[in-house]
Amino acid sequence: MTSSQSDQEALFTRVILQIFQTNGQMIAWGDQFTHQFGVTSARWQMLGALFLASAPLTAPQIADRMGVTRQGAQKQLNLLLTEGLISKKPNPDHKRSPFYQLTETGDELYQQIAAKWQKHTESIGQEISPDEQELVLKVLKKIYQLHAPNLTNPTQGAKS
Amino acid sequence: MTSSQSDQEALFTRVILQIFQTNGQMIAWGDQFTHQFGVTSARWQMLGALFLASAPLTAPQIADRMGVTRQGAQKQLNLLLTEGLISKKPNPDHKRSPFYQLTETGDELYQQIAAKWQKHTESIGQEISPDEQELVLKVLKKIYQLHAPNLTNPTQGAKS
DNA sequence: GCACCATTGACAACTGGTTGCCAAGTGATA
DNA sequence: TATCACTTGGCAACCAGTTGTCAATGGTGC
Repeated sequence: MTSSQSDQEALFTRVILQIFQTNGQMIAWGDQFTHQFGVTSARWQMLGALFLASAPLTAPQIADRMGVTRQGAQKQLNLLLTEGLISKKPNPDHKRSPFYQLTETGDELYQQIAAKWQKHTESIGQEISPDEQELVLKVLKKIYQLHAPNLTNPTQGAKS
Repeated sequence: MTSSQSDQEALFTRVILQIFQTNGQMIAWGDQFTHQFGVTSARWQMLGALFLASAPLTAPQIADRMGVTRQGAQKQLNLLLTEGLISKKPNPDHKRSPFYQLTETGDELYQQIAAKWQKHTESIGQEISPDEQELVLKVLKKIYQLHAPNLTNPTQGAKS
């Protein structure tokens, strides 16, 4: 054990700080990327959630998919409504909680953005191999799970 | 080339979304982790920047190191001042821009947090290998660089 | 049918970040 | 020395998210 645990400490710390930095960079990049389409990163993600859904969704459902609170999702939904990119549709099962769906305008806009985004991802694919991407995905998921609030920390010895 | 580029697209998209998710998780975890010490994640990072600096720093210097704007850093610094965790020190070279340094209280607090953080990183080191961490670090840095605003996109042919 | 509890939307307050603007301090230069 | 550009702090406004509270809706059990 020549490599001490304090090396590990510095390494993992650097990984976390790099996640913060890259996250911030991607949000900034996304804001600029979507600016030409007249939306923000947050609205783009929201449109994506609706586009990819096979059926119209309620606000809490969208919030769940995006990993934000229902209030946070609602805020963006209300803004997208006023911008005419999405529309409400009555929910027969819940008078207070309508479905939301893309309007024709919203659908066209999202597809425009998606086309340009795909071009970008193709260029990234030439810089970072699928194997590397898969590994990053796996490790990030593990970090995520190791810090999930409802999970008993396995290192504290509470393995039942 | 059986694996088409649309596979790449989905893969990189998933990587980005996973960065967002893990980033959010780590901030939430950090807020809870630091709560017992009476600070937030943001203040903890700020204390760390001051602790690791060999000399006292001015607000813009701290902002640079943390990758935030000087106004953002200033906001936290002013709060840490009122909490007595840091103190101003006159800057002979700049009347308006004092140095900031940890108070004794701030230093003790940071070291307490650091000790507990190190325990945590050691436990993480048993779950994720150094090789994996190094690779994640490398790929995240690459993603960061590929989205740097001032950098000409290398995939557009500007490989010098 | 009514009481109770969970879900939902609206609203307010807060955190942590941003940008923009203004005034004061600093330094270079004509 | 006077001016001009840059840096810096302070303030306001904003974005995107959070929590908390309240009222209305929906479902369940008695």
